Amino acid sequence: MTDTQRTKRATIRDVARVAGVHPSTVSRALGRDGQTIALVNSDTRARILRIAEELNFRPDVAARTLKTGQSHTVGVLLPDLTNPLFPPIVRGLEDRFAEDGFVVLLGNTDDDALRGELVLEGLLSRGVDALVVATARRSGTQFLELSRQGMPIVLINRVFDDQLVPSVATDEVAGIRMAVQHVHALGHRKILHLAGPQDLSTGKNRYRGYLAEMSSLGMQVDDSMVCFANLYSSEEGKRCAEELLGRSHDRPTAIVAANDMLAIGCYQALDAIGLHCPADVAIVGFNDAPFSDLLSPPLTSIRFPHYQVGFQAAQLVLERIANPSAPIKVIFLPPELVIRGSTGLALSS
Amino acid sequence: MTDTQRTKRATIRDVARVAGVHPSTVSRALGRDGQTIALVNSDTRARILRIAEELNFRPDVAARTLKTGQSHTVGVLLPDLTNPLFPPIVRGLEDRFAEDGFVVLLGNTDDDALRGELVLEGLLSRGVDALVVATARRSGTQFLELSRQGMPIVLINRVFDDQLVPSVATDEVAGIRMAVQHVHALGHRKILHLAGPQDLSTGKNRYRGYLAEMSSLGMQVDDSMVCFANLYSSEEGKRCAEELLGRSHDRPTAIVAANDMLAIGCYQALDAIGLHCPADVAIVGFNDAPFSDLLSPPLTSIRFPHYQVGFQAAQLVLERIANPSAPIKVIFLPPELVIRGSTGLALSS
DNA sequence: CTGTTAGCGCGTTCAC
DNA sequence: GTGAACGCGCTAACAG
Repeated sequence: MTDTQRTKRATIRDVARVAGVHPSTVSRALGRDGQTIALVNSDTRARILRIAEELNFRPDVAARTLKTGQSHTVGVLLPDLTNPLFPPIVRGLEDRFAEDGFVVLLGNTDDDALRGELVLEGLLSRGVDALVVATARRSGTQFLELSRQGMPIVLINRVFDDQLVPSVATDEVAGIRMAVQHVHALGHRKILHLAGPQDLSTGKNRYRGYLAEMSSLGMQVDDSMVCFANLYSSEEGKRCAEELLGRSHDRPTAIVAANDMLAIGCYQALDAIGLHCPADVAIVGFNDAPFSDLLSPPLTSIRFPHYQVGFQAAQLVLERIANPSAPIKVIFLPPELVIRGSTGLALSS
Repeated sequence: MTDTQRTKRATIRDVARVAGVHPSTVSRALGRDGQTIALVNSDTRARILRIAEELNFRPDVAARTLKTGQSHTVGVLLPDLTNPLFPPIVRGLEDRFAEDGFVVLLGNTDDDALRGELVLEGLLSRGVDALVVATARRSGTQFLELSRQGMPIVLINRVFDDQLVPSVATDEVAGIRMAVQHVHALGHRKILHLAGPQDLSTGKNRYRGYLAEMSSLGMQVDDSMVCFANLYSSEEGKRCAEELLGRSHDRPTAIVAANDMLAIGCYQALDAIGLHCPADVAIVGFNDAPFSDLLSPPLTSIRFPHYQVGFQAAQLVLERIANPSAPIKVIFLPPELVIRGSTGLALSS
């Protein structure tokens, strides 16, 4: 008994004793408010609520979970919270979930299979009521299995090839098309693409979007007009931009990068050979990172409603918890073109 | 009974039945591994572990929590996950906690009293074993009360004035002193401070650090050498920098800003009047935001080990859970000076 | 070393 | 409308 006495919170029984009623009456009085009109006399109900308040009573979620099988907790799997993409998404998730009294359990997987497995175990044994999955590289078979067993799962920014799963994603293709369209409207005709890693879905989608929009605009694309970065880094961006700029004799007038970091690499490459943006080459980034408007020139970029992605994903989760057999929804959120100095000039030619 | 059947996980009793032993034996076999040498026969233990594995058994944390009073869950209160300061801290917390099988429950308060209260309630009713508090503006009396009731609490980047509480903070004063010392060593003698909001502890501490280091270096400071921003924004930075640059007839050679955003404002102010950094004025930022090395010139700044702050805070929490009466620790983590182009030149004079 | 018993706090029967 | 009893899954106490 040397155990340190933790805060003794009032239990449902303490309330019952003070109110002079049976514990189960208290339980009913506190049960989901708008439920049925009167499971309990409204006078005694009022008294119970008052006493509960006075005693600072809080239902024990663990006990409730054990009894009902609902933890009011949702697991969120993501590669790395430190990736600036995720904090707004998580905020959106939390805000929506909070409205319904749900809470988020975060798991960082680092895109590591072993760690992912461990984290998933941890979430599962905590009895999460649903899963939000934003990890990119995993095969997903385990999630399909869980889903089949009745666990509501919502995907973020990914889809399974072989099965329809509820998901919320940004419309990357639409985004890159807006970018290409934008510079095209400014008069640019030699529009190159600094593509991202093709083993990432983002890199692949944005590349496809570039091809699609160029084709829609009736413009030819050949291999010399695209360079593939192996990473989303400014160094890789610089390397690729230098390659693009050095390849052909007629210089590009615009480069659409698959990512803001790559766009920064373009800035550096232009700098290195004495060219200027936007006077010589217009640059468009992708993601609208927080620093995009701080660059010189400020970077035109494609902004995604990340907070909304989280919010909508939470919405989907709640819907599926409420009605597991509801039709599966796949939501694509449209991006927004943010025009800044890096595409500041209309071409005179 | 139309209720959707959730994944029926194997219970400790299922394992017991298959293994032909009593449930409590299974419980013991699965109990903290390195505990005592042999609470259970190692053969049967091995068999139980094997069967548990086969049955895909996961302990039900809710049940364990109900029984033991320990949820293996820690609540983390912060103003806004979207503030880039926090993701690395949260990562640090999660990584350390994960080592001991603890999990983090996040609560965003938005520095709003009401919301903070609600979030705290939510965490408490989920039976968090401890609290990590990184909210800035709240009075803290409720936390002191909780602490008095035996709830382990660790503060991040703040201290209570009136009572000693375990905490982990960055040494802001040391940081700003390094900044001042750095430009002083480069030969600068007219060193100004673009201070942050003085109603924030960060702004106050950094201002104090500036004064302290200037004094240590034997340099006079008068009011014209400091301008106080009302916000940490580049606009405010620009406004203050313009004021500083316009005030006296002998121009400053260096400005130490209380924050990277303010430093960016300095860039813009210099730009506007045709001066150059670092040739005309050296600039030092504070925080080493992710974009600092992307600016032109790249910004010299003070980097804080945010991840370590989280990691150490988790460490402190675990220590206090293990031994609540252990002496209170207050940890200050030292910053690091990151030298870049914005202070690239030694002064010739 | 292992089986037995009891109960953590709550919600849900089923009687009255 | 309310009281009584039971059990969710697990672990701590006590036997044997």
